[in-house]
Amino acid sequence: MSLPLHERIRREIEADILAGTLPPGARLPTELELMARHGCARMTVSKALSALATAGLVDRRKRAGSFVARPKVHSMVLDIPDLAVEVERRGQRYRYELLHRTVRAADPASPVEAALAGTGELLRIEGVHHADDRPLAVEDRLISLAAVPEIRAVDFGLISPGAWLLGHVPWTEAELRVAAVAAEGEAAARLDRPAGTACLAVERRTWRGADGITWVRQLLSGSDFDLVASFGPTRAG
Amino acid sequence: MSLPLHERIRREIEADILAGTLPPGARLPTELELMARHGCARMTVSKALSALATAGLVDRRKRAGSFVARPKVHSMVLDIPDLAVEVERRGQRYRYELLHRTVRAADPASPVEAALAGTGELLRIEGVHHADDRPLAVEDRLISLAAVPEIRAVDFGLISPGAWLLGHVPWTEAELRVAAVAAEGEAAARLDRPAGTACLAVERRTWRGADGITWVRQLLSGSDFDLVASFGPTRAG
DNA sequence: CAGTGGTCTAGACCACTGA
DNA sequence: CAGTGGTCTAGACCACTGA
Repeated sequence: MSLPLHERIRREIEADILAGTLPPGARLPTELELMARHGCARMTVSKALSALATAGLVDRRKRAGSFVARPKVHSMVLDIPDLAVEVERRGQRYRYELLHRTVRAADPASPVEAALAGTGELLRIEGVHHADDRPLAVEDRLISLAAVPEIRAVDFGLISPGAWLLGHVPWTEAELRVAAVAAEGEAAARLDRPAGTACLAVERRTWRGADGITWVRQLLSGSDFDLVASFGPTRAG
Repeated sequence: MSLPLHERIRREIEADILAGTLPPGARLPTELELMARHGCARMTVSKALSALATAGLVDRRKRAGSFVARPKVHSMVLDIPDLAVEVERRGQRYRYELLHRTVRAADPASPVEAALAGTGELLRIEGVHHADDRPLAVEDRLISLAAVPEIRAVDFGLISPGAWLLGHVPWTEAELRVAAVAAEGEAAARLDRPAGTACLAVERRTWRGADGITWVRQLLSGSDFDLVASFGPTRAG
């Protein structure tokens, strides 16, 4: 244990948040309680909590206390639109059409599935995003049921899997892969576009700590869509 | 002045870095000097410097001092490949072909140009990126000469504008826009692809503080390319 | 080996805000 | 109005490392 004390305290709390022991909205111990627990000065616990606040994992409010932040850890860094929000911002009506929904074990021969869920169970969801009943994107998604067990009960006739996950599961790491492809066959038909139409293929993986949450591949119809990302240094304070 | 003292100190140093008064590699005042200058305790200046280090603007080394970081502010957040690096990683030979190079005043009627350079001068550079003499991407770039005057003297037969900027100019904010388009006409011909080929159109703007540095639009040939971005929370310490 | 940053203490006063 | 976090002080000891 050559790690500084403030860093050990920070990691202990972070681990509880990522494990879900401290769920979004939960109140953390006060600085006074953490001082007593670790037998240290207030500046030391303050440094640990401030680092968590800077990283976006914790909200600190005077008189009220420190709380686990609601899932929006990523919002300062990445602004890939939730399709529903984006469609409604254009004044169109959004609808998610569920095509298939299956639960099965992860295939150990598939690198994607093994990395996501090991040998655990997967929820696979296929669907189409519509704007004013015009198809905008086809989506193929895998979700690790070990990481998100409560998703079994969700009705995806009412909300898309992406929107549900965004509101319920905090993520800490993500990888995004974007390419241009020509829509072919079934995908082109589902998008109601001629074969050969230039589409954006977006592949995204999301983790909470070391645990995979979801893998998703979307094919976005033609040049209907821009993906926009903004980047800047993290501001302290 | 209701800002905390540590935050005022942080901003003062950040402003000097962004203005270029403190160029990359320059040594900052020591904590002792900053204490004397601001008449405060060491913890206060330490907080300001630590925040700058966490944001990636400053490197701190024991015994040596604190230094303005070399331009790599963004590397933790965004990994959009420098095309030259990416091509060489595949074991191919990279070449940048300069097509046009002109200097002119920014057009106030163009929102892009006005936002980049106000009424100042622009360097416009058009070129093609090649891998093993096969065209990979066409690029159209604008650079604000007020922000980067030393670029007038650079020979882009030897290095691409993007690689030069990456090595010489630190940026703090960036916006990236990605869409799928079908290559047509001149662009398709320069990429040596049939019209209608699905391509990635990448548009990117970069700032240093409030000053625009560059705007660039690249058309990446077919599915030769993935763009990959990784995201995670900033770690303190 | 001396100067620098890294960490930590044991206090203090204050600003804010929800019970 | 009392509890919480925000800031700041004036020290201390230590680890590291380049002159």
